Amino acid sequence: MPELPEVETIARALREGGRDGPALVGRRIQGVSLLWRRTLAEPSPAEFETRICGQQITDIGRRGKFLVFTLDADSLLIHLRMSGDLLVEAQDALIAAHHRLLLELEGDLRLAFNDARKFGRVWLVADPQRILGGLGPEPLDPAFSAEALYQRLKNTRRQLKPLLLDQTFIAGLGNIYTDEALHMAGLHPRQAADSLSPGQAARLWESIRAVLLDGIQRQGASIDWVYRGGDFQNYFRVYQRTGEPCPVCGTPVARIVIGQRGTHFCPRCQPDPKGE
DNA sequence: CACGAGACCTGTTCGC
DNA sequence: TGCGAACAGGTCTCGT
Repeated sequence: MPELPEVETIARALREGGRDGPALVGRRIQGVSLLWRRTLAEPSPAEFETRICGQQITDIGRRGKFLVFTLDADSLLIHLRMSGDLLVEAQDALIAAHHRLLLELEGDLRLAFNDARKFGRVWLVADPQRILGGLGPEPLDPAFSAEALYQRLKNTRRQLKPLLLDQTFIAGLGNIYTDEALHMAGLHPRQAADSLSPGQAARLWESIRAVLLDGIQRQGASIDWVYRGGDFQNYFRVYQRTGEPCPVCGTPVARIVIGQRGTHFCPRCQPDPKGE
């Protein structure tokens, strides 16, 4: 479900309050309820409970698509994968379908991890870098320049679409924002990374940032029954718009499959450099 | 090294 | 109406 803009929106809401609840920073974790074993990646359920109880939430942030809860002694990392969501509830609220992990907090609050497809994962670790260390650069980090992207693109011949989805290449992009960024940049999803000119790389860099900032500003995209959030889905250029006119040239949006992921693009604005 | 397929899961939508 | 297939915002592992 969530990509960088959705995770950022959730992190901000939990850190600063607003949306569906008050700020969680400063609150102590009082209790734990693990409803689906595999949701907890590490440590063991027993150690998780004894170790997290009593720790205070010092900060809440994001790295790539991971939510990062900084606690007194440890870091709680949460990856929502396809269908995960976080909800702040009263401690006596009914336990909704698909709740997988509950954290009881000071102030009669409960942080619920809801995840229909059970792909989401939670880690409690002393050193978050052990889990996050392999991630690529943050696309919105000022240190990530167009030149830096160009240099990374030159290192590989991989197709742009799967490359941008690779979290070790760049962190935070998923299927929606990758398709949107490639369309904005006028690049075919199968184009080889090392074939981009410096100008094309700069345009891709700008497009990635523009699409992500737009998504954050609209508080993410809400599709189907998952994630009740922003309204970026109303502004998709190509994603899930197969057959509808390209907003730039009117050509029907095409859908192909690359790396088992549905891929949407405009055949005219994003011509295949190799023909066909 | 780069790519495709299969797993992991549940729910919704679409075609017949 | 019913039923199976296809599809879904992610990532890991294995085989070629």
